[in-house]
Amino acid sequence: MSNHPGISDATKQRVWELAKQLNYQPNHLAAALRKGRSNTLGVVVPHIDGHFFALVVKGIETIANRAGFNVMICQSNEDAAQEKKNIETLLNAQVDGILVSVSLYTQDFQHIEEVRRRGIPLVFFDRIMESADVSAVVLDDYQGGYSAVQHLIEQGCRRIAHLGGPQHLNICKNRFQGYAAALREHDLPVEMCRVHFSDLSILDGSRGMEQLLLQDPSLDAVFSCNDLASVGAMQVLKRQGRRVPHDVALVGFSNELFASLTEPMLSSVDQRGEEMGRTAVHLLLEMVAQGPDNVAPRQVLLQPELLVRESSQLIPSEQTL
Amino acid sequence: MSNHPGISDATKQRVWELAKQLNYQPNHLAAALRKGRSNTLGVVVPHIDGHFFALVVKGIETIANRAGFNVMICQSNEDAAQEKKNIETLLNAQVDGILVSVSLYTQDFQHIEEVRRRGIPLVFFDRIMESADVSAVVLDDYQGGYSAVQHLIEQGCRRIAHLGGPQHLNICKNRFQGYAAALREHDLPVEMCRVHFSDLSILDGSRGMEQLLLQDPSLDAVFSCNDLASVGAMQVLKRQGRRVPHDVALVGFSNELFASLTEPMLSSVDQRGEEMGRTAVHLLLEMVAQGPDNVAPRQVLLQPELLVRESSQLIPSEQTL
DNA sequence: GTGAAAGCGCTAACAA
DNA sequence: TTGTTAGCGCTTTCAC
Repeated sequence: MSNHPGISDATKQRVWELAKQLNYQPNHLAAALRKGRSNTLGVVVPHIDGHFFALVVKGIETIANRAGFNVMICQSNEDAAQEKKNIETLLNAQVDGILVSVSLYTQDFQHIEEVRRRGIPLVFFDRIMESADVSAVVLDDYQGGYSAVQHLIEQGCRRIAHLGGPQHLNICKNRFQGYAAALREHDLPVEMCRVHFSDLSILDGSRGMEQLLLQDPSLDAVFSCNDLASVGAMQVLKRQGRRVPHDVALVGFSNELFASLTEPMLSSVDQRGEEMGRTAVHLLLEMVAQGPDNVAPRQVLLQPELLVRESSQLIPSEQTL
Repeated sequence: MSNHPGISDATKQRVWELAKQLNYQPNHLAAALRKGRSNTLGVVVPHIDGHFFALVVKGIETIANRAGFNVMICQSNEDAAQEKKNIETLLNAQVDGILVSVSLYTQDFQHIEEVRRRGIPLVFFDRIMESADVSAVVLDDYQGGYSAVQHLIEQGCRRIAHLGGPQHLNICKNRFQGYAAALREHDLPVEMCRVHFSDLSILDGSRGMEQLLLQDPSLDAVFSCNDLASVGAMQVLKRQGRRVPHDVALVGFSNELFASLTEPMLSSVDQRGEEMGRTAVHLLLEMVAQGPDNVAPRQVLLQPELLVRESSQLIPSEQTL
């Protein structure tokens, strides 16, 4: 028995000593079986390359370990079928709760329903299943898009294009809507010839940029739904001899590590990865402790941070002056 | 009982149906307890941002899952104390085997000894504890350093500097030795004024570059132990008005994602991350299956691949012609 | 304050 | 081929 009130200190001492002597190693598996909980949390992410999800995972691990929970991480590799398998794996491992960020292509949510049917606590983060009764931690992507575009307008840009992602994904949809709202707010038209949707790889970014330039050669800025596509766009702009930011200003999203390594350095919206991870675990642990049905589903909205770098700096900032 | 030879198909069928009807969910925890194995593998990596370790983890997950094993990933964040904690966590979770890549600062290996004392199969990858009797999968870092420098020599460089990492780490030591060997092989002197050791962050790279230029303003190439430091070096070179590669050629190590995003694009040595992960799991699973004492420790050496990009291309390659 | 016993859900061994 | 049983190592309960 480890540390129970109502046991004399003398006996405790004796037990401790004997344990050390026999080199006793507690079997947590047996404890887990008996108590009906494994003290393990499962995480499903689209991938862990890229700065953002790595940060989220770091935040998750920190808090979970501190609370005495282990973490099992699975990557869906942006594949819906793999994501389903991951969920099964985690259920098999008898995890006490699951954190999910869905893949680009997840449209069917049966595997998610299965989790809830079994009564396993579940919290979404970043890329969520949009439904009233789930717990989730997300960035205010709408606000992120809005402030990025507002910033571009303040820099004097007027014909602002958008490289967008799959619109069934909450994050891409909201960023696009933030973009549109900012334009409207400043009495600028939202022209669909200035919007291009893709899966946002580097290649998608360059192709998208080429197409946008064909459709409107006069555009003076691009707000991209992620940094990868921004880089592709930047390459095309340079190739065509357009200066960034003077001819075309550029703002990305995610604040990847390489954003400060491009030339010019890429402005981007930071997604608060570590904080998102920490918050999501807190929500989940609460559900684990209280039982999933005793906690009302909650949505937490994190505020993004626009990081202005060279790719969108047209007017010297006050700080620089 | 699930799928045992020596049971009539009819009974199997009946059992299956009843199981479905009662919505039976096997408890793998109980099975693990009974069988004395958890079907879980533990992994300790320094971090998972950065392309290399993300690839390794991906390789590990793929093979492990295919073999019916779960994977628990822990990050040491390059901290020896955290690494020790990670190992304890994994032992507590009753993992069947452990994969480790040690942190930059790990000098004391007691936690590793504890693992072996308990008879838990253990395989190192990339950054290893150098000792005859452990299993490990590593890159041929010596060869990587050698071919990078040979390539620079072939491009006409003669005063080649080195940005090196902590020499107690096998990878850094071997890359440096490969560098030195290539120079010697071509009758070029190994001058310590052209070598700078650090922890290889971007900042370390820039500071190191500044110092190297002070010590020998005539140097015409740099081989860096990683890509991060290369980028720092590149920034300094540009700031000082030296053209890359014409004045100073540059080769990094790791083939990070951003290597093809810098300007000029950074030549780098690829570390075969995914293959390393896959190989390491194979070794580990073998030990798990046979028992750790029934398998002789084995070291696997993977061959690196030099990727020549703009930062070191002085003579047009045949392909380009 | 302490010891004994039951049982978490499964598998392996053995009896029928 | 099938049914029964013991026990993995722990926690919880209850009697002492």
